Amino acid sequence: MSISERKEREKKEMRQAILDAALNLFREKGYDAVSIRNIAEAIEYSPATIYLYFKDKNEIFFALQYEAAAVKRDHLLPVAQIEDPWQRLTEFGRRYIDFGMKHPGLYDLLFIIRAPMESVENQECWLLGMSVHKFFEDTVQACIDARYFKSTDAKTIAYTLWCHAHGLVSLFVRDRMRMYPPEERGELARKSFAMLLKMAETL
Amino acid sequence: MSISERKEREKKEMRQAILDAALNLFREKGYDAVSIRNIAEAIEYSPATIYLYFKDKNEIFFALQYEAAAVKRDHLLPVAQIEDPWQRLTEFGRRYIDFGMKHPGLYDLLFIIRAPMESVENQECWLLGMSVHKFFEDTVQACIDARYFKSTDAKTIAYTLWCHAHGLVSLFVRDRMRMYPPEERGELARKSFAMLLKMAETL
DNA sequence: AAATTTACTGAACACTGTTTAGTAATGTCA
DNA sequence: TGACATTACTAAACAGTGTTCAGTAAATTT
Repeated sequence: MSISERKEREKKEMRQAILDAALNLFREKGYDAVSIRNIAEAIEYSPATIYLYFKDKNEIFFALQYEAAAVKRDHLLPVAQIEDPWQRLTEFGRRYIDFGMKHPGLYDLLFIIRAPMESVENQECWLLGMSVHKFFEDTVQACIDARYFKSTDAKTIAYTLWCHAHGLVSLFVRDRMRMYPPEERGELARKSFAMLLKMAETL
Repeated sequence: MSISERKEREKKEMRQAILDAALNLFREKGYDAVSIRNIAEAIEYSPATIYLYFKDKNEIFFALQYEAAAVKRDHLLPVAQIEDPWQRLTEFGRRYIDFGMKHPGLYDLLFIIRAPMESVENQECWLLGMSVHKFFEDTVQACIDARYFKSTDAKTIAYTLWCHAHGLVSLFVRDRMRMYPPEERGELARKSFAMLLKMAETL
C-alpha cells in the first residue's frame, strides 16, 4: 500500500504548508488582517482548497495554537533536569519570558488573542498547556517543601509569579512600553524579573 | 448666531451617538466583529453618514480609547487625596485592578488591543495616559522618599508593580484563567494582590 | 425667490469567509 | 484494456466587510 502512504504523506505536507504560510502571514500582519485568499495565494492554490484541509479559518488558528504550545513546552521543559527547585523555578521564569520575547507571535496566539476555545485541536492544546502549568505549580510546591518559601500557598505564589511574567511579556508584545526608550526596555524587563525574584525570596 | 450654535451642538450629539453605539457594540461583540453597517443601523443612519463624522473605523476606535483613558483617570485619580504615599500606592493598585475588572472592554481598548498609534485623538489619549502613569511613578518615588522602600530604583519598582497588575487583569480579561474554577478567580486575584503588597514591603 | 451650503444617502468597488457544483486526473477492478 | 469510482482541486457565487462618490433634498443665506 505504498500509494496510499504517499497520498497520506502528501496530505500532511499540504496541511503543513498551509500552516506554515498562515503562521508567517499571521506574524507579519496579525490574525484578522490575513485572509484565506492571502494564505491560498501564498501556497499557490485556490481559496477553496484550504477548506479541504481545515473546517474554517478558526481551525487554522487552533492548529497553530497547538504548535505554539508545543514550541513553548520544548522551550521550558528542559529545566526539569535542574535538581534544586529554586534554581528550577528561576530558570523556568527566565525561559518563560525569553519565549515570549523571542516568539511574540506565538505568545500572542497562546495568551492574548481573543479566541473561541472549542475544537478538538484546541482541547489537545489546552491539555498540553495545562501539563506545563502543572509542572510550574509543582515546582513552586517543591520550593515550599524545600523551605525556600515561608508561605505554603503554592497556588497563589504560582499565580502571582505568572501574573508578573505575563504582564511583563504582554506589555512588551503589545507595545505598551512606549514611555520607556526602546533601548531601555530589555534592561528594564531584566531588572524587574530580578526584582521579583528578590521579592519572592521573602515569601 | 444661535442657529450655527445649534448646528454645532447637533454635530457633537451625533458624534457622541456614534461613539455610544460603537462602544456598546464593541463591548458586546469585540472590535473586529462590529461593522460600520452595524453601528449605522444602531443609530438609524446610513453607513456613509458615519464617514462624515469619522475618517475611518480606526478613528472611532481612537476616540473610544480616549474616552476609556478618561474613565480610567477618573477611576484612579481620587487617590491623590490620600496623604500617606504607601496607602496612596496600594489604593492606586487596588483601583487599577478594579477598573480592569469592571470595564474589561475599556481595559482591552487601552492596553491589549493591537492598535496603530497615529491620530490626534490618539495623541491626546497618550498624553492623558502618560500623566496618570507619571502620577503612579511619582507615588512610588514618594514611597521611596518616605522610606517605605529600601530600594531607590523608582522606575523598576513602578514597572514591576505595573507588570503584576497588568498581568493579573489581562489574564482575567482575555479568559486565560480557565485552570482555576470561576468562583475562585476573584479570590485568587485578591490574594495575589495582597501577596504582592507584602512582597513589595520588603523592597 | 434664487443661490448656496449642509446633511445625508444609494449604489458601487474591492475586499472578506465560506459553499457548491463541476472538472480533470488518478486509482480500482472486471 | 475499458468502465467505474474516488480523489484533488477550482471557478463562481453568496452575503458580508470598509470605504468612496455622485446625487438629493432640506436648511440657510443672499
